[in-house]
Amino acid sequence: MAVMTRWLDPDEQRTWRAYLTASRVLMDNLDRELQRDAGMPHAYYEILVQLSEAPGRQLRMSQLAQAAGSSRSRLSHAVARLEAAGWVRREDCPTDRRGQIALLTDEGFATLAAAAPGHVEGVRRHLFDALSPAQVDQLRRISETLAEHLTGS
Amino acid sequence: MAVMTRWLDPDEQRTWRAYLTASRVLMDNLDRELQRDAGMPHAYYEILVQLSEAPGRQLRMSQLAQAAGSSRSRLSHAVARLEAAGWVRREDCPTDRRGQIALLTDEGFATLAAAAPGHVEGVRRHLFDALSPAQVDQLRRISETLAEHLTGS
DNA sequence: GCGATTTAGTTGAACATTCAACCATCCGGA
DNA sequence: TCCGGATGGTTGAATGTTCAACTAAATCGC
Repeated sequence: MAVMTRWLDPDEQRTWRAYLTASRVLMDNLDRELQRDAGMPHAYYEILVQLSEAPGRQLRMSQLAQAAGSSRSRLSHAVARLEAAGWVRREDCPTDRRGQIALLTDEGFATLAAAAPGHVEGVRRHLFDALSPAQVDQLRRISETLAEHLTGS
Repeated sequence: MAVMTRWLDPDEQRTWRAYLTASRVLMDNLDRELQRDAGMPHAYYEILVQLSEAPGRQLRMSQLAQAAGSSRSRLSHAVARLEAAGWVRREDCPTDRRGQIALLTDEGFATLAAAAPGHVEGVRRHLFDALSPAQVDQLRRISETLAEHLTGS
């Protein structure tokens, strides 16, 4: 017997469309600003942030991929570029000869420190300034629920 | 005088991180499923959807770009591919000789009709199934507020 | 009418991402 | 100890996206 599609009801439709538009434009704006001000896309910024917060400003490639929400392949390519830019360096892992350690250089840290204020300002301006405190709270709960739902399954 | 950065407070930090994770994983999942089941990325699916809902299943390139939330350049490249796949056709605009009209072919419509149930099922499974009705309502309001804020400025 | 500006759309190059294939090393068990 | 699978990571090719430059046609101002 054919399984019937559970189509979206009008409310869900509206929600999904609005969500698509909002998230697309939000990320487009942040990406464009970051590219203009710091010379890197948001995904690369995320990599530098994760490294900067790790102990010793270094992480195994796999852990970094996990932390930055990137595939291993994508991270390999990205780190190759970041290394060429002088912002990241790679070292062999002493305990696992397959492993590579990515580590944030001083230059990379300085670049990140220079880019952060503008980026945070952008996040505030584009996102938080538009929402009430209650809405920020709702968005947090929704996002946490969703993140759990999506990564837990 | 130097302008102080308005850093994010801990609640905002948490919200922003959770949002980034949730929206990234959500879109990654939908994109992967659509690529696997329909042979196209989500952005291309959006283009076909917009065309399918337009009167006569056709739109001027600019209007289509606007509707699908795409840059004009991106749309040009995308439509070139969709045309090669036989899903879209281009025609000259009769009232403006600079203009081009993109129109959904029957084959394109059939492909979309075949892909839609699976995709909607994915949206439901990944997004709506995890949220309470109240949360769906909150997400709608937040997204609409945000979309207005971002496109209005 | 006519030059200046704006609008519509395309193009190619540089860059980013995905996918599958691949090599090397590690680990578990007979 | 050695075999088979799992893990860590990279690579190249195909595909998408961005950016700036470009052509052509419409529109504005006079």
